Parts: sequence; structure tokens; C-alpha cells
Amino acid sequence: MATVNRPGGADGHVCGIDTAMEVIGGKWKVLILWALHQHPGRRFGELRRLLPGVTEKVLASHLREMEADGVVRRVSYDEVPPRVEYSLTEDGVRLNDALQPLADWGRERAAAPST
Amino acid sequence: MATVNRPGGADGHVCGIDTAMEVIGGKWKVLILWALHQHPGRRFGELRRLLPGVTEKVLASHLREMEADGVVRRVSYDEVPPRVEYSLTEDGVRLNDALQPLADWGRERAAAPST
DNA sequence: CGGTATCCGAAATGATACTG
DNA sequence: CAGTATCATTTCGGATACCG
Repeated sequence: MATVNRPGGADGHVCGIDTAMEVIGGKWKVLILWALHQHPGRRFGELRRLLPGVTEKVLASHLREMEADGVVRRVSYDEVPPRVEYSLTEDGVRLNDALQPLADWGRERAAAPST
Repeated sequence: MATVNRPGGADGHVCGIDTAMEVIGGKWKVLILWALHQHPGRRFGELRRLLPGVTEKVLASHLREMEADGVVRRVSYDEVPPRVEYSLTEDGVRLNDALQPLADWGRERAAAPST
């Protein structure tokens, strides 16, 4: 997990929300979560195409952080050419599920912008 | 709302999650949401004390963005000395509720770090 | 194919001083 | 009290080139 200066970190935080925010706190992470939930066992290049605009560097670093956070599983097959597949862990699936109400809130708000 | 380069923005995003992520996409925003949910009608200085480490500038700009996003309501009483109270709007309360599963996920994970 | 290394610019945050 | 203004710093993400 990245070592950042968490708001409520030092003296113990009041709710678990900031813990979760760190895990999803990258520009593409929730999209990676979403993509891997819909398309398990995705290869690096495929994932890249599923997320238009992401660069190799950022995708790779996000995936490594998410792997370190235990939400993404990386499976490397020792073949030529190399093949690597990414999926969500159980915890990653639960995280994605926990994101659902937030997605609903966002969709509702998009549907009713004013009043 | 802040104008950022949203991942799925240009061609329409797949889920509402990134819309929500923008609204809570500030270092202290979820904590502000949480604090205002537990302590409605909080004044600027009180809020600042509720969020140890936040600076005036960041708190003020976050509050203004959240107000613009319609999740925070600012009420200014024309008195001397000045008094301003912040609360969540209905939408802000819903957002905070939508954050609950995420907070649960974070708390569970803190409780069970490894398996 | 699946990455890593380096450099760079933008954006977010922080420190401090000042104001109505 | 409740901010704003300015400047410094940090962090993140993007572009590009290269490697096993």
C-alpha cells in the first residue's frame, strides 16, 4: 500500500472510508476494478484497450498497487510469447460490490442534474 | 464541478462511479462528508478542528467545490462576529449513505489484514 | 507481449500572511 | 470568525524510449 499522509491516520481514523479511498485512489483504479469484474482473466494489452487513454506506465503501476492491496490477482503463464492474466480477488470483488451504491448515486445525479 | 480529464468522459462513461469519484475526489472530502453527517450545522473553525491537519485554504476550497456540487449547504448569518454554518444537503446525505458499504469494506479489511 | 526507466508538466495540497 | 492571496512543495499522471 502506498504510504501517504492520511487525514485521520496518525491518531486512528474514525471510519474505514479513508482506507478504502486509498485503495481506489488512482485515476483509473475504479475503472480497472469495473473492467476486471466484467471481464475476468484479462491480459495486460486487452486491459489497456478496455481503458482508452491509460498509458502503460500508469496501468502497470496501478495494477501493481492493487495487487499489493490484495484486490487484484496476477497470473503469469510461462509461455512464449508471455501471457499474463489479471482478475479480481475475492476482496476485490467485495470492493467492487461496495462501489455499487456510489455508482448508483452518480447515475441518479447524472439523470437529475437540477431539482 | 472541477473540470478534469475523466477516464471515460469523452465517449460516455460506462458506470456512474467516476461521476461520484469526482465529487469525493479531494483528500479531505469524504471526511468532511462524514463530519458534517455526524455534526450538522458546523462552523468553519469547528470543522477545521474536526479535521486535524487540514489547512484553511484546502478546507475552504473543498467546501466551495462541494457546495457547487450540491452536496454541502452553506448558511451565512449576518452577524458580528461572522457566523457560517455548513451542513449536508439531501444529496449529500445520500452520498454519505452510498459511502457506507465502502467504509464497511475498509473496516473489515483493517480487522482482517491477512486472510 | 508485458512490462520498466526517465523525464516532464499539471494538478493538488500545504505554509504563511493578510483582510472584511 | 471566516475566509482570501500568494508562493512553495509534493504527488500524480502522461510521453517516450527501451528491455526480457
